[in-house]
Amino acid sequence: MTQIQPIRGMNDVLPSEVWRWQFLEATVREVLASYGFDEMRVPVVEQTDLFKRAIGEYTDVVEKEMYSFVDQGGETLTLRPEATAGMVRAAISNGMLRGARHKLWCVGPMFRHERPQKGRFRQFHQVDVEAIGFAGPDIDAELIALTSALWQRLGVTRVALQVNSLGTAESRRGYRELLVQHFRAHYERLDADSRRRLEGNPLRILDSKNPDMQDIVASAPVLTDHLDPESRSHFETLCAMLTDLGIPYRVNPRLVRGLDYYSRTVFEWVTDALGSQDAVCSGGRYDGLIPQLGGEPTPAIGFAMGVERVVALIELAGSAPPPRGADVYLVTQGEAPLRAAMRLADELRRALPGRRIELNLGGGNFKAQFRRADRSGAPLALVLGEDELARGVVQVKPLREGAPPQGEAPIAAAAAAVSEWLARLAGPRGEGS
RNA sequence: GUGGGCGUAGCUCAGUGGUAGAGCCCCGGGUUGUGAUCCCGGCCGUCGUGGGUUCGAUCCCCAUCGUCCACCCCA
Repeated sequence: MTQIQPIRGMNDVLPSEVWRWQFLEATVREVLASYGFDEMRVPVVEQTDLFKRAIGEYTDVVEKEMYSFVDQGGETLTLRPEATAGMVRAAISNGMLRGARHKLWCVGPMFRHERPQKGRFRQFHQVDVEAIGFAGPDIDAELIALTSALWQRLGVTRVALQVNSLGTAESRRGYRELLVQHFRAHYERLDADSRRRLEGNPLRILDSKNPDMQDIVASAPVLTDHLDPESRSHFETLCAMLTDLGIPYRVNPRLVRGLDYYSRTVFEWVTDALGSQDAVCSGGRYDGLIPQLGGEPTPAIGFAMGVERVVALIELAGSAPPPRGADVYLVTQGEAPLRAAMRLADELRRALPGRRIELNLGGGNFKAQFRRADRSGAPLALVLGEDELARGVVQVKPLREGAPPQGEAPIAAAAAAVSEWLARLAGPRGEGS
């Protein structure tokens, strides 16, 4: 029988690493709540047209990276490649606009059919945050402040903030023409990628990593010099607020996002610790998107954070509190003691909420059971054999170094005894609860 | 989609043109009932898959799949 293969680029998160995810999720939940954001849950599948209209027909994501299929009813559906489109669709579908303001977030899997590499997967996870109904720039600043607070709480340090303004759709159109003129003048020196982009998305040429292109790129007109006056003052206010908040940033005039819906403020947190996939969290304002999806015109801004990438940074920093092992491990021998230990374990779990009580299952001699007890991380083992059962007691054996010698407690008073022992063992090191 | 590296035990990896090893893990013993150290023993392999060269291939060649990294793009 040949084994079933996992899907390329779709990873299992094993117990040995899932605790870092839990640390991230718990921290995110707490920080977002402290800024007044509410969680919302939306489907992982939407009509394909939603993404085409939101992200843009001619983006890489839509052109070649979507997991699309026709369902049994004949509808063309797509596994979401990003979250904003679905969140906005949900706001519209549920009549949440009407001039109201919403601060929303969600977390979950996204899907893009790309070639996997370091920090890039076909199923990956994002924390997605959206502020709908705010024209900014105050909300822009608060959103960025929120991300900055997140890094602090997560213990992530190797990240740097870049900001830029794309202006309005109209002002960008004018700039785009200037840019095309500039690159056409140097057409023979453009590389193949850049020539292709000249038609589709000339702004992306500014992002080129090709060293031969750097002087052409450097001499190109700069987006921030061609902003409309309103976008300019919006951006200046944002920058001033970031300075007020003490958040270091760099204006990167070449920061262009890959999705069509952005306008004005865009930002990106990048890291030098993750190889070539350096974007850890990025987003921007999308004032034009909602009417495009059939909602009434409503300004909005959002960002997405790559969970796998941030988890990698958390691992590097060693900032997640390691998982706690067992508190108590019950060792038994013989059927009657096992059955008594089962009842005792249940009683301990009831009496000591939050404690991790493990009963040795699957037999094994004492040596094996103590080995398992040791590896469970428990500071305390309880031993219940024929002997003890007959006398109505359990042996209480501390397992960690420097511990007091083994003792004994009546089964009937085991919960109180365990509680006391655990407190005593934790005491000198100031641990426990 | 393009390019390069790598596929040998559950894990980390040695190795040779004559069909394979170590450490860890797991199990048992040394202590008829006391772990983490130590000692002894045991379990574990279609050498990724298919084809070719050869008397003989895990090793050489081709293809294929998987994986990693990079390009592209992005979180």
